[in-house]
Amino acid sequence: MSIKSCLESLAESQGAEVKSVIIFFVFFRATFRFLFSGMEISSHQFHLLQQLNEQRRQDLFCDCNILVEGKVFKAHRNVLFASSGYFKMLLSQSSKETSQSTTATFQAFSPDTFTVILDFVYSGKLSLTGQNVIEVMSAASYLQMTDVISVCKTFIKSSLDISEKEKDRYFSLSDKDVSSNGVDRSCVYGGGWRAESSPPHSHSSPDPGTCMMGGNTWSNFNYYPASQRNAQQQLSKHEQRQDSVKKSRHLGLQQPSDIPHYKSSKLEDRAAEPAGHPAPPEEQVHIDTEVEAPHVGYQYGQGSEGMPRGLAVSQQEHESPRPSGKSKSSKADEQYGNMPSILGVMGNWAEDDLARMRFKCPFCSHVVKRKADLKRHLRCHTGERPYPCEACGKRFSRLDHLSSHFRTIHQACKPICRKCKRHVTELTGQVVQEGTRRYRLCNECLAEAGIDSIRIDLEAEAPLEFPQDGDKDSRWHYGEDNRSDVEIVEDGSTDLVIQQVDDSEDEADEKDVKPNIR
DNA sequence: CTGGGGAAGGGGCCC
DNA sequence: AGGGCCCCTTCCCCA
Repeated sequence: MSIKSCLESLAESQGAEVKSVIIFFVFFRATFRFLFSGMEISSHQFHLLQQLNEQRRQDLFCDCNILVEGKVFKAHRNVLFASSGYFKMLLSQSSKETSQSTTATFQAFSPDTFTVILDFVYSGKLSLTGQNVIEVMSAASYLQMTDVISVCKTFIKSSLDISEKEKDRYFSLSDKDVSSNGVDRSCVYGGGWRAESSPPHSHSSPDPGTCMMGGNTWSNFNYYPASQRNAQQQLSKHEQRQDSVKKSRHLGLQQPSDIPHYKSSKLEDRAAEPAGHPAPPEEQVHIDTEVEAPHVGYQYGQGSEGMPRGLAVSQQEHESPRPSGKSKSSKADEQYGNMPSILGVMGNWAEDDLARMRFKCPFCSHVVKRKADLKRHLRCHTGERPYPCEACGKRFSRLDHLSSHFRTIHQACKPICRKCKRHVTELTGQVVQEGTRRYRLCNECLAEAGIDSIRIDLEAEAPLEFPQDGDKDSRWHYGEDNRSDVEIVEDGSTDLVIQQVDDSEDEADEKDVKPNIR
């Protein structure tokens, strides 16, 4: 928040007496700038905000009480007005009605979250952690603080990026230096002060080249691991990838590490144009690298001390390539575990209003009834795909999509001949396996294709199986002892026709049985 | 160019 | 709250 915008907001929200002070200030500021030939004392803005923050701490001149889940926060209307579109709307109404102190009540977020928000308002520093980022973003969305939202989005994206990057590293490198690259994921995003005279970033008027602290820019932001790409690189890489993804769509060639970026454009697109709240370009968001003391609830696993959240998750996967339990789905849980309800309650809303309230997506205008649905919906923005198909490597955002994919592609559940589309039974048709793909062909089409000559005993070539409950992370076992609940219904050991191919050569496979496979 | 079909993906909702 | 099912839309490929 710049002094200029702050003063403008003050003038807007307060009466003539404040205006006179502002006029004096503006005059003083202009004179000062004149005397120093355009120079500006950059620390003044900082000191002014510091003073306001000090006043807040000492409960001096606080004229607004914010009640969050029973905890009372004191603040200055002027500051809130200037910082939040929500408070702007609220206070502009209440200020007309009364000059007494205003009280606002929230149940939309926790006191801890509001502390982060309020600290940002009064200091320009946003203390984000992997644990609080979603809730802070939701709160900022509710309070219409778009610059906070965009920083949160950046934080989440970088979180996912690091996670995926480290996953790549796991598959390609030894994990010996994973922890050495780690840095504390909790950090402070500063929307602070810069020496130049251009006004700092404001929620109502995003200003390119602002929101900076410590002189660190996004591009040289050393908060990332050295391998971390910046937002621009992601975008261009994503654009390059689009074609390859399209080409490989039916070939099962998508690589796990690619998938999150596949959807990232959606996030960027939407982030670039939230309705009524233009977000600043990500490359213009400058992030402070100073690291605060560890935040509550932000803990790293053993051996991953000081490691980013995503790294910590990856590290766990490293230690246990087939982790039991829910590590993959719990990754999403960790990401969204703190999802607040968006049931913002303001003042005297009626009970039936509350009943009609829904969970609103902070990225788009989509509203859902259930928190779980919002959690699921958010993955389409973040691009997170925690459910990999271990048969072909394709990743999915939802388990049911993965199941559907597996049944369709890797099991031959449909009793329909892939070639002639006729209904086939165990007697009239057979299952053909081609790489990791399975489908059915009727006996006639089999004869035409001439691939029934390659009969392989199922005892030697066990079918792909969907994992059982309780072992969700070790999906896709190739013929292990226990059959899963999802049986390949008609996979009699005598009627499975398998074309023996190397799974890694799906592309070549396409040519082999081209009439049936796209 | 167009229509059909397969696969993916998103939302609603039930269990 | 998560899993799973159903329905729908979109995208892509092919005839």
